[in-house]
Amino acid sequence: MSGTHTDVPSVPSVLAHELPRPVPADEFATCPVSDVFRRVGDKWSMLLVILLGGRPHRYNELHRSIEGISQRMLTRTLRTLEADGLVRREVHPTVPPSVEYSLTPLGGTLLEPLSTLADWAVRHEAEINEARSRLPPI
Amino acid sequence: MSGTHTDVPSVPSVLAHELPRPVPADEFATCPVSDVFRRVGDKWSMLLVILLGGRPHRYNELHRSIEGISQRMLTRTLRTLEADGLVRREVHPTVPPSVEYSLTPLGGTLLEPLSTLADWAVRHEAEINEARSRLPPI
DNA sequence: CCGTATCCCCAGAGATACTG
DNA sequence: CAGTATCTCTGGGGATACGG
Repeated sequence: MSGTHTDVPSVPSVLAHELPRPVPADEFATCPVSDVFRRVGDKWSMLLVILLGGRPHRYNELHRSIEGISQRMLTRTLRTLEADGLVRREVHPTVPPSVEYSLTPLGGTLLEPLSTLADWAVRHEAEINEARSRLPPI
Repeated sequence: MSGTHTDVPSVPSVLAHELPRPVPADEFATCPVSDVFRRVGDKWSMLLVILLGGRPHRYNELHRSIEGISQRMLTRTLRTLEADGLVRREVHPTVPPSVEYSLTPLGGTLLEPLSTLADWAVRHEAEINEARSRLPPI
């Protein structure tokens, strides 16, 4: 394996496990886990992955599908996903030009862990909202 | 069910599914899924959940365990997690005072989807780095 | 149709100092 | 020990206009 990373063991082991040393901020910054976590948290990336998981889309199709995204952020996010090998960009030299975006096989494998997390969110939405209503706002 | 949310269907259905209408930005903002996704992406929350998933910790213990976190962000993050019902804060009125933080049962259920995602990150780290090295930097 | 190029704003996050 | 209180800065992200 290459770099060190913050240990996120599978559930049984996480309960029996203790991190031995302080988690260094620098390692965490380049840790593949926190790297992916940050991407999951950014505003548009996972929404695009989900949309493209349904079927390939053209640029303006994505722009219309996601209300509120700017062209700047749509392009930037797609390029980042492409650079990470999650999204494929195909230019068809027609007139007018058409560009199709789709998930790569790697991108496709992300759908499953993503829906696991999304399932959790939906299943526990009520509990979270209840907790929020109990404690006074921060 | 309460609010609408961006559909993140389980894997088989995501491939057969198409979002019918533009995803409204406002709905997405209050969507439980994107809500959790944002928390996953924030800098310290999930690291704290993972640490507390191992065992309960006291405040300064967490502060020492996570190199680079400021007192301000440690407190703020813990309070947010507490407000969401993921973390429990117990004050023991000793001298000097001691405060223990632990995962709630709800917080514990988050460990599994979290490690699913972390597993994905570790497993595909090499592919991502390879993709990044192929494409010229953005 | 598919983007770049600029400018601008503000919330997330760090540094530092102080307190019950 | 376990926090507040300020100040500050950075970069994520929006608006707008223009270009191949």
